[in-house]
Amino acid sequence: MGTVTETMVAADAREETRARIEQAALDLFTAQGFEAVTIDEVADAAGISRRTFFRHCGTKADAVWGQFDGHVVRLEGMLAAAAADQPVLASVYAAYVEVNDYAPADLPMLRQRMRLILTEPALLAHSQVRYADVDRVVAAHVARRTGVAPDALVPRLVATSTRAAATTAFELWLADGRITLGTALHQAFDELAAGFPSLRLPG
Amino acid sequence: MGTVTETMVAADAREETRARIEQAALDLFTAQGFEAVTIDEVADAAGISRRTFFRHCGTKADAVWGQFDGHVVRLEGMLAAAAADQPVLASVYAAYVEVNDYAPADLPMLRQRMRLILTEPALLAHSQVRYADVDRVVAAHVARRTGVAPDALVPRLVATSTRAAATTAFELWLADGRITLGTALHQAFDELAAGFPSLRLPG
DNA sequence: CTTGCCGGTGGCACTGGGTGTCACCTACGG
DNA sequence: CCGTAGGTGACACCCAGTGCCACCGGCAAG
Repeated sequence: MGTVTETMVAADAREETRARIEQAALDLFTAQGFEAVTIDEVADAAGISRRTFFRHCGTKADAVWGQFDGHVVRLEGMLAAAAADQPVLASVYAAYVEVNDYAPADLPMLRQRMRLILTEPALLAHSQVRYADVDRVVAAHVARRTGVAPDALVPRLVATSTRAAATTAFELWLADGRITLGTALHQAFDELAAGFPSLRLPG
Repeated sequence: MGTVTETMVAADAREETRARIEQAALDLFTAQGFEAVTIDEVADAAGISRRTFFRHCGTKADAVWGQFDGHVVRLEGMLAAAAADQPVLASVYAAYVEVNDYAPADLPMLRQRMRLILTEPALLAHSQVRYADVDRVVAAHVARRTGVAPDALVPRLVATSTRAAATTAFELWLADGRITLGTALHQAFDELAAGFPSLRLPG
């Protein structure tokens, strides 16, 4: 089915196949749960063989994460291009906002992805591996700006805690439904950068 | 071999077997890498069957994590017992320090465990699942203190970023060798609580 | 038109983690 | 002496992931 006859370079066809696999996987995982769906079922739904699934996605989890590598690369580019006189935390915040500035049409699929990632234990576990790449990029940026080693305390801490802020913003956005992703990121980074001012209010 | 003939309640014997399995696993993983060692090899080294390994440890990763559940429970207890007039961040910091106050004799094994957890991708991934429990406990504490819902922004953010600070401290302690775990935790929490003051210095 | 290369594909066998089931054995109370 | 309960080992099974090979399509060179 779906013999894509349009003029299409190999890379495009490959991308299209991968997108079809990912969509089939997302739908099945959302409907039945990540663990309950086998690769054979995803492959069947996508109209390909089990072996081809692995060639395109590499891992069951990768079918959900999709092109996350691209996000990391873009994040790296934004940090490298940040104005030199901008405060470090502000540049990290701006990069996170920009890399997560999705078109409205992409939001439903993003919700689907993130709900799975934050809900399914196996995917949550896999996230740590992906986030490690993000942390390396951010830590390198902070290290460059502050003139210390990338594996020193402050670069590492800034990287992990800003990423914590970003994922917390995602959780909030996912759970609430009314709040914007940008708003959630703004609130989270404000709290973090100011040392949690709301904890100092009379509680 | 090793017929443990001493008077020993069932629970104690079970604990002793589990400790033997964990030690064998840690040694093999350290020597050859986590992925390169099969469960059969661990089971052989521990003098038990493959099936028994799973009955005691549940998962390959659990053999490395050991009794982490106990840490979470103790952390929860410390947070519940924290003085009511203590600032929230201070109580979280104190709980993290206390729960990680290991006896000097336990430090080598802790190093072995943490090096594996922070180095091996599969174990790093698994850590996210364990940390989720920690985050729930800390977020509940913050929520109780501030009078907001546990899934609101500030409790979640405090939980994830303090945990980020703790793991960063662990990384520092592991990499340096001279710095104390307590010192690393102190530095990380200081930076976090003050909103990263060292970033405001002329860089 | 034929030949040879090449990328995507499917099939197959294999490894390895994890689970369910059953039989056995051993310790313990009646 | 018997019955039970918990730990154990052996076996069969499922599923993710990998390596290998054979096939088929297009495409360029001869």
